[in-house]
Amino acid sequence: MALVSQSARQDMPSRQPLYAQVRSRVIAGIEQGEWGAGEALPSEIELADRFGVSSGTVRKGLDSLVAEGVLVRRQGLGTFVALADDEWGRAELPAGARAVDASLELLACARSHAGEEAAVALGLRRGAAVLLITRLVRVLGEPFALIDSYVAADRFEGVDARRIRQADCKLHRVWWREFGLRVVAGEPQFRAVLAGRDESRLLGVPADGPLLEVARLAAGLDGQAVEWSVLRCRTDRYVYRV
Amino acid sequence: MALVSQSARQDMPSRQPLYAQVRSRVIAGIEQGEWGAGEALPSEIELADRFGVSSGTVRKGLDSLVAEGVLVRRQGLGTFVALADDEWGRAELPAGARAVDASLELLACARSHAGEEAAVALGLRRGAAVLLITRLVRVLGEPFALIDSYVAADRFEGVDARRIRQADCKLHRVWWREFGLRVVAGEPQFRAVLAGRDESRLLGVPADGPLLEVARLAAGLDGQAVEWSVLRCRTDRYVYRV
DNA sequence: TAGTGGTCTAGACCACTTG
DNA sequence: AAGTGGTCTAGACCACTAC
Repeated sequence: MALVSQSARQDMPSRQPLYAQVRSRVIAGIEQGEWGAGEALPSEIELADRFGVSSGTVRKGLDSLVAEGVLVRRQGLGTFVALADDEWGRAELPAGARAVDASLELLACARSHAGEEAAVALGLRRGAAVLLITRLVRVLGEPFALIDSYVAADRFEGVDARRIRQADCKLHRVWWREFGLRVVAGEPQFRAVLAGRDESRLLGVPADGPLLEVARLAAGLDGQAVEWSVLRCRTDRYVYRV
Repeated sequence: MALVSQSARQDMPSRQPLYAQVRSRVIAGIEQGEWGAGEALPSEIELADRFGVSSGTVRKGLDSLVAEGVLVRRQGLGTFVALADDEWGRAELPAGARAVDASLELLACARSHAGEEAAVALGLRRGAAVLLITRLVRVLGEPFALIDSYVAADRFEGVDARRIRQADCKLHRVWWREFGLRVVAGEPQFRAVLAGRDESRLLGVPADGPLLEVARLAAGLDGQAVEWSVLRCRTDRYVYRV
């Protein structure tokens, strides 16, 4: 099926450019499982043909998804759906660390109530039922960060510790595998805080030592808020880079 | 003068794409003062004509400079050289603050010796002569951050407190006005640190309170390292966003 | 109305990868 | 050799701004 024709588009007051429609259709294809993680999309020429636009327009439509890390282009080979593993990876690690050196451990997964920040970020009312998932990040076996993640409880029924561990404690894998939801991380916000008792114990830093707090909202590719996460990490041995 | 011709480019083993050459020539034009801050570039069609490439290639060449904030496009009007004021602005302010609410105060400008980090970042040997410029950022009159900036001393002869104050304490203005050097900020690195005595006093936070440290390297548009800056800010009332 | 950027086309050729 | 993405062209028309 071709995209909206030129003449039809004239009538729509708030039409999207064709390349934005290409983007949307590719996203839809990914979320509906037409192309799985690591799989190749049809060639740009074939997509152009399928969508009824020129190849240049397809290219421009894919550009933004490549920039977001959803797609990966390999010259001479094709365009591939990025592996979900790469998606958060860097955000959870200090500068220079390799993903292979890191491990995630699930500490808790329980129902809770949305605090001020989480409620605002997720578009819920204050005190709404949320799922609070706490994980510990280790780098080369050494504790590096704690991550508190909040999602709306009613949207992710059935998520429990077992399912999270099945996905190697990678939440974006859970959202994708079980709910067909591809998310990308939004702009991080930074704070410096002091380590509390629990953080001190779990991260192996002195109480009242400085911790870097990185909070970010993960949204679906269509922009809907999905997951609010707050990471607290030590930066005495590592530097954090976005 | 046209860019390198197709046939000539064949012979060059490591040739750049035409759009990259367009970018370079526009940068050169800006740095040589052909188009000043706030001024309009020639239209894309005229640039295409002047550079001997198609308008699509000019457009692609300008895209990256627009993305970096060096140029600003206004539909129906033209493409303009961004005002230098916008360049760092956001990096020095907490989330939500408007540039108009902020003020910069010069605390010190003195010769010093490059520490480990600054030397590596600037590509100098350890202990090399540098200029250390310390400034205080206020938001709505209230102290928010301290910025230590390091530049190679021999490269910026004649920079002193007077000249910096003349540029409203904005260093990128100094580099541009007096040295024809346009810089863009690189990727920030984050740390959490504890406030020392001076920082505590100047920022009005408790000693041993948490501070967010944001270090970044500013480079010329051609990629050469220019300025290494380390910002330490309080995040008790503000959140920092990149 | 004239000039600008924004979008889009229908090709071309090149660089790269795999068989 | 065949197929892919990467670059580039020479136009076209639209949306917006200013005069």
